[in-house]
Amino acid sequence: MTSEAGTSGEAAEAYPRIQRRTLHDEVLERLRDMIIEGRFAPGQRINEGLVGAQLGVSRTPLREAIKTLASEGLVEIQPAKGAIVRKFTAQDLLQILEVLKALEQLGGRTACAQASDAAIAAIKALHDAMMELYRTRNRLEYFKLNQAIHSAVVAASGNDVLVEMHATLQARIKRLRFIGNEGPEKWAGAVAEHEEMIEALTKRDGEALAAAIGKHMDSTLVRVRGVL
Amino acid sequence: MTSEAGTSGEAAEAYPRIQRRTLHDEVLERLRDMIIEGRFAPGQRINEGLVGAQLGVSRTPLREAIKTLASEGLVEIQPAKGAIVRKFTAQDLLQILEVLKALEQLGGRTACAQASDAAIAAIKALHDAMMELYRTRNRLEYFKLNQAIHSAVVAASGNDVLVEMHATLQARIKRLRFIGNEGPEKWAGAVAEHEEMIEALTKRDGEALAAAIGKHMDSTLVRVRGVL
DNA sequence: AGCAAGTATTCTGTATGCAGCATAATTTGA
DNA sequence: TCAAATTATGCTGCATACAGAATACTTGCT
Repeated sequence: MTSEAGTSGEAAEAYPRIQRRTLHDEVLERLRDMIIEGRFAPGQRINEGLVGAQLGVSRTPLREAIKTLASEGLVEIQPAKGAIVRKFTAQDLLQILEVLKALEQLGGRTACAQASDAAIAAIKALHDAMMELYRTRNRLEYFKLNQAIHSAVVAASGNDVLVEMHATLQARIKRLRFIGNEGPEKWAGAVAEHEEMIEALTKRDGEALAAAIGKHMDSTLVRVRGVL
Repeated sequence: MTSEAGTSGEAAEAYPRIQRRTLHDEVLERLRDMIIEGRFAPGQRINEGLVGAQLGVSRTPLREAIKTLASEGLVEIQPAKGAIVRKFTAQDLLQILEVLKALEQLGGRTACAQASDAAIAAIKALHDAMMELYRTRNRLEYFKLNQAIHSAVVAASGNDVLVEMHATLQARIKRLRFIGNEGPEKWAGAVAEHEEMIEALTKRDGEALAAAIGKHMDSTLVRVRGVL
């Protein structure tokens, strides 16, 4: 119908921004961030009354948000006992990274084939900025940009479903990954793998990118495994 | 009362599975089935009061279930307007099948490498039963078993996260797939592809299975595309 | 003192009530 | 007759209230 297909995935910006955010949405985002940031310890129970008062909302939207978090796999609901922040075992981590690897490889291959030059250049820019943060040892910002790059590669595929699945899984282990890159040699290793990924992407070599992503995810598993 | 302090840390596995189901869960399942079966037409609005009365539950658990369905991608929530059953465009379908392909390929590869002989034999049994249903042209039962086989292959990988993601995506297009196999030649094609998959699986040839799954999913796209 | 049983409290699960927004219907003006 | 504005209705979003279950605590008994 409309020919808005300049860069794939830009359709959302064309729409008049929906400003009506429901409380449920607001709470959901806040809670998710709090869990990822570790303000709720894994295994900890979420007291509806308490958290609701803390956020200044009633229990209703809070409960709805918790149900959504459960469906995302960040919390676990035990009937008549409440919700607890999900604890991840080493096996969970392995399984998540396995799927994440497959998703990112698909994203990478598709991005090499279909992404615009501008999109790839933007990712390269992110990478360069990240390398600068690595030189200055700004670990938190580095990590954020790192995540952003992974997401950007997947987003460059133009596959919204893929983006959604990837985001869901990434959220589950975001915290672990952050902790996992502690130690200079681990960090250096991760950086080297990223270099390889970006090189493959700029060459639009899908197979090479998939291979690099695979290596990176396998290494991530090794790096992160210790924190469990 | 219980002596759970024996093995510290492993307590989670020792718990007997609590089967108590909340109303929210019950409603969620019913609603999901209703949408997949097409009892709610795509684009149709879900009237909380009406559906609640229909199911015999109050609006509260119903609302929570709807939020979960939204997070699964089966419905869309428009603030202050309610929830509508999601409509899938041809592009959505393409994207979903793309991801589904990657997931099933991963599942297939892993299953070839790790599944027990018994698990593979069980899948083969499912396949044989399905072939019998094909001969007798029992389309509905054939379809159910077809879905079950796909799920079983993924499940045989032993990766729970993969199973979960796969189930979520499969639910979104289950209905389309059912309609898509109409017409004898399409059906025959799908059957042939399944034969190929099972053969690769019994040989534990991961690459062959992945290739067969890829072909099957690509064909599925072609078969289903017409119904949109 | 230690254990068990009963009680009390706290929290979840569900229902109901109220306010605001969106849409539909109706009326009035040109 | 048609269009625009205003009213009216119905539904969603949120909060509060109530019932049942689970846990913590207290008290009595061995």
